Amino acid sequence: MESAIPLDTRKERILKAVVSDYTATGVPVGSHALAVHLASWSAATIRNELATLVDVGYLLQPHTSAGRVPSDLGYRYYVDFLMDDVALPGAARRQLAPLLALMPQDLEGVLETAAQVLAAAVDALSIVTGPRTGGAAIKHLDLVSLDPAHALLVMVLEGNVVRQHTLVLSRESDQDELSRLAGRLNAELRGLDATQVARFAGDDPREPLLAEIVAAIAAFLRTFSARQDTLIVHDGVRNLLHQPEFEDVQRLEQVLEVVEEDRLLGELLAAAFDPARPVTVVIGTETRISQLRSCSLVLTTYRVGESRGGTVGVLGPTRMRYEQVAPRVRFVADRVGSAISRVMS
Amino acid sequence: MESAIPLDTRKERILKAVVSDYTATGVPVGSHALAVHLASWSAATIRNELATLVDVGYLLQPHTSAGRVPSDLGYRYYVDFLMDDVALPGAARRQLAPLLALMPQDLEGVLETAAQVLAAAVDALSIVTGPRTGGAAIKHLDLVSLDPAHALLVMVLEGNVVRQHTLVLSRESDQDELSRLAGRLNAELRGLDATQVARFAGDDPREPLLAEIVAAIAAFLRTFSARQDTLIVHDGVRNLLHQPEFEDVQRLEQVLEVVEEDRLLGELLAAAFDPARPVTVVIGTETRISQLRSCSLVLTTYRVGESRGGTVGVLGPTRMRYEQVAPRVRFVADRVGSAISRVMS
DNA sequence: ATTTAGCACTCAGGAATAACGAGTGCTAAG
DNA sequence: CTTAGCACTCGTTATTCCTGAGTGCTAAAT
Repeated sequence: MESAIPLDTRKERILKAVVSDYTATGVPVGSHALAVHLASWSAATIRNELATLVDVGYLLQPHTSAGRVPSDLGYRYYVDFLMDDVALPGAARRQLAPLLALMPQDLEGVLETAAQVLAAAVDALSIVTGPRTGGAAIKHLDLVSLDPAHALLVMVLEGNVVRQHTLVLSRESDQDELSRLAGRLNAELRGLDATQVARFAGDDPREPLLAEIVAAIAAFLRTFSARQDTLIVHDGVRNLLHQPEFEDVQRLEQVLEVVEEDRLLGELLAAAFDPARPVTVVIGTETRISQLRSCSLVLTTYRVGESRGGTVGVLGPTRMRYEQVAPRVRFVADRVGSAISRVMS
Repeated sequence: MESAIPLDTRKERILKAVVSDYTATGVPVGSHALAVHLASWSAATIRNELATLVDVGYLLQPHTSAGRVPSDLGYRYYVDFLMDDVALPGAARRQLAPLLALMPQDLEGVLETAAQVLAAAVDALSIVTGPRTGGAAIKHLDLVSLDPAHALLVMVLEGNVVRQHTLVLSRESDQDELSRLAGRLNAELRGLDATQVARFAGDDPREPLLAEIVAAIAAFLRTFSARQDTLIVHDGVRNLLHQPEFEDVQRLEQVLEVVEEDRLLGELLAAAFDPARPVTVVIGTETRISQLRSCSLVLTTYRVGESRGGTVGVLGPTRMRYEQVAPRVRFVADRVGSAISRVMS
């Protein structure tokens, strides 16, 4: 991408017109259509330019007597140098904002709502990941007696995620004792994460019940934070179905192989994301995943307070309205960031 | 389904053979193939029987010179009277059990794992819902201070379902005060449901904060108990793609319109499920949803302890191996039930 | 009375062919 | 260097024809 072959102004205008026409219609665009569109040069002149654009690899010709189509490299040039980054138009903002305003109060809910709204807004598949946590910390906990031998451990974690876990008690206990223990644990464990809780464990051998509960909390936090990092939701598979590039079902199946496998998807996002740019665009084969060779990703991250949160992105065919998708992804990411900040505060 | 037209043994054997052949191959089955398969009657005899089976509506003929295909009614007859309910074969059990053995320790994780495993096992789309919460009576509650103006209300409901809700406080407060209020509310509200909590509200005008919280609890309980099972996960969209009935992308798009809309999906499951049977099979138009007219559902519920939990189901084309899908759905449902019992107790 | 062989008929699907037209590359004139 | 003109290419679509699996019906066999 660094070694992009530079183009003169006319070639740039033509390339831009090809991209814009093709993303709009999905049909290879010919010299005549461009001549009308640009209204500056004749079809013949444009044909000459098109030929050289094919030579340098920015355009492709599906077959000898067809129009031209941008190559991955062509899209790359467009995204890097030609695309006007327009701000999100007011109309779109007015459409999105209310949907994102009434976010649920829990993490999963925020991610799912965001994914839904974004998928609908860009008519493609959306992907939203949870904030990368540096280990889930305990914010508050409570113990509820179920019967003398069992207690329910309720934990409020960083992010206002509430989780419960049933404890089998090694000796009988009642609500009064549990409440007392809960009070003590609240004082001791507040703000600690899995490893810190584990270190704290087994301090006081005279209180085996307490040690037992602490151990359970530590174990729970460990598995929880492992899962939290992989929290990843997607939505809008149906939107891909009416794109002509997925008329062939095989293509879509390959894409879903990646998307429905959360692990793969997570690796992809991690590998693809370039923190240097506000919005990262990964085009076609740049994904380095053969199943996605005809897809592009538009990615960004949201921030939770000071620190980096998770990823918000869109996956669609390479023939995508990048200049429209990018600001929408940014907008949703911002709202996700502030919604999660609110939830996690 | 009650008014099913009864068939003599020969017609039954033929219908069964048609279903079995067709579900296996996906190709309309002709009299000759059946003659070889059954080896009891000639093709001509079978042709006569096929004609009457078409007349009574159990079979369809795609066009005059094609073989026969089961109609929704035909599948219904097959499922109700002809299907051998084989237990899950040992091989399949050995394949599924280990995947379901190492379940995550949280509710969402269990549902997602189950959906993944089931989708792969039946090569179709799987749907799993969270446990339906019975009475929405309060068992225990807690208040966590987020900042002076906001508090997190954590409620343990009947059935040990834990829910949280963020409160905006009309005046500033801190954790000490909130803990005191929580203690008081615990004593007062234990065992009360939405209407009882509402009746209790506004008792003490000298404690506006308390009244406010009680009102919030009442409101929450109301919407909570009204709300259907909100937690719905599905997996295996990719499995539908290689079914020939979804070669036409339009079909799939219609199905996903329903499946990706959790609300619709929840209503569908609620409406379709017949608690009288261990496994409910809903075939084609029986779903009463036009988008699913060429799909079938195989549903069952799992139990959490004593009470009914949520639904586990499979959605696939009507041409489905019902006799294989049903035991797999049951098996997964059982494991989900015990996994959730372990998580929630 | 039921079952079966035989046979003419139907009709979707595939292969072969033809016409179409959008778009090209090249050439020669402006 | 640009542009009009023109012969040519080749994918797409429509048309036709053929094939064969499968049928319904009839008449003979059981």
